[in-house]
Amino acid sequence: MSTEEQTVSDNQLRQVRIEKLNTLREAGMDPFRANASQTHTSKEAISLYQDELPDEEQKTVSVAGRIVAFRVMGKATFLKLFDRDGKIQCYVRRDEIGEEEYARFKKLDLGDFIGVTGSLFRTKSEEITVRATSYVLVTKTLRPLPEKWHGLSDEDQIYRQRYLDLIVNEESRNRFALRSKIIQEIRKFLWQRDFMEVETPVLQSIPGGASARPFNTHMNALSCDFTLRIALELYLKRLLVGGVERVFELGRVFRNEGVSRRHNPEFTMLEVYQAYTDFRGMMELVKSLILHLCQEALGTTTVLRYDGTEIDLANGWSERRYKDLIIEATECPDWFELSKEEKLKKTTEMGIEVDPELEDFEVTNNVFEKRIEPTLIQPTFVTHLPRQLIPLAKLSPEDETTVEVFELCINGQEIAPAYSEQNDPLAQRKMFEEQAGEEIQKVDNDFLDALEHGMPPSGGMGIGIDRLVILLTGAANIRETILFPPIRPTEG
RNA sequence: GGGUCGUUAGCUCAAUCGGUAGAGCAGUUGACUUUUAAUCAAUUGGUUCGGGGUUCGAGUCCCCGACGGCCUACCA
Repeated sequence: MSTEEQTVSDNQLRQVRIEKLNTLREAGMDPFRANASQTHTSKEAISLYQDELPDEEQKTVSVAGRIVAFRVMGKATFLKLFDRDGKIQCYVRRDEIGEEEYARFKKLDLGDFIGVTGSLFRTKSEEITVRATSYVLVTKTLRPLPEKWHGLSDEDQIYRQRYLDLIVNEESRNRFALRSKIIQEIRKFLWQRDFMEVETPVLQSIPGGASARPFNTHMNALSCDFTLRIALELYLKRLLVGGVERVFELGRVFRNEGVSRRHNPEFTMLEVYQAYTDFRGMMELVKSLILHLCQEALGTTTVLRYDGTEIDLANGWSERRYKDLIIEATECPDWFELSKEEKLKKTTEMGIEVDPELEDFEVTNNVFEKRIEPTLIQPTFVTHLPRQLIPLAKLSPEDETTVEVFELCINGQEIAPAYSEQNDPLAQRKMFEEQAGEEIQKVDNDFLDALEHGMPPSGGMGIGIDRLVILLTGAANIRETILFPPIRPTEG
């Protein structure tokens, strides 16, 4: 037992509870029982109450949970139990459970887990309550709960001790329940459309499908270095080659880059690939998917941003070309005829800082990321992006400087990119080699070999699940959607 | 990485110009058999994030460090 790091006061609170625990043991009781009876959850129990029946004929239930409120009023006590469905009030009277039991009962602490058996009734103030005929201590707690009214607000502690946040902050609890529901409904939606869910390697020797710095690790058995995957794309496309015509993976990817309100080094990605369709097919798919989530998980098609702005996910959709957006934002109709130097001059005039070493198309993309993306609050498909930005997509037949892709932007951030996937192995190889020339990046020859065996024409799409959850839950921050975000370890 | 703000009791927060570290909740003791942040009375609890400095005197001023928030940078 390590007590040395705790303060004196903390130890006192803890010591009192340890003494209570010892007293129970001496009386022959187990303060950490192996099981408890829970015939109904709080919500189920409350729904069983029947207004037309007198108290004597109401149902008997056994509920179990953590004590989150405890009001002793002499010979009777009201308490609130907290379980997975919510809270339920219980009423315990000395004359109903016995004098000796009641004396022990009064020594319970906030935070302890108990089971209560009794029948339902409605109190004077109309709250449906379990009138205890018996109770049992299930698990004794040694540490106090955070303050009952203000809860827990220290952000550091919320992340380090998320369990406390979940106990006392209902908003947080609901957000994670909704995240779970969203993921469940994504699977349902894709299963209904005959997609197969797969799992591909997290440990990869050549991280591909995106351009990001990877995390490095080492595999002893093969005695070689691996990286954690930065995208799912290249393995899922191998499956298209293998005849899996509809495939998706929902999994964690890792990028060894900055942390911000919108970025977390490990995040959850959905990638979907469908043969015999293109990016237009993906447009229909992603729109239907988001509407499905609205209906099945949210129960509404309008969501509120943390700042109160309304987003209309049913009727707000539009489609814009990348070039048109750039020309509008720069108020410069001949933007794409300008030299790089002229573009740099313009961006400086617009107050956008751009590294002059960047390529021409990157300067333009800075305008997109800094001046356009943040303004795309309502769902917008941005199409016809420059080919250099996306090496894994097919060229647009009508304008070969652009590719057949969209980036779906909602809430001022990119939610889902989708492509008509490049399946010309020679064009793909050329693109990779050009890239590898510029950056220190290895060409995934194994993937190119696969393409040479033939990949059917396909549409592919990716969704950053964490950002989708930010959108649908109105969270202010990506960390509000991640149960245990990375934090610096405390010393010792 | 840079800028900036912050760290006081288990939790939420005060503390005037540099002058005795406080409140509410939780805990402890007592009263109370329909309470709702129960109420009433009494009471315990502090390395003021750590280290150094200035000063008769530092939670408060200065320096260094740790941790965190926000902004920013990096990031297909």
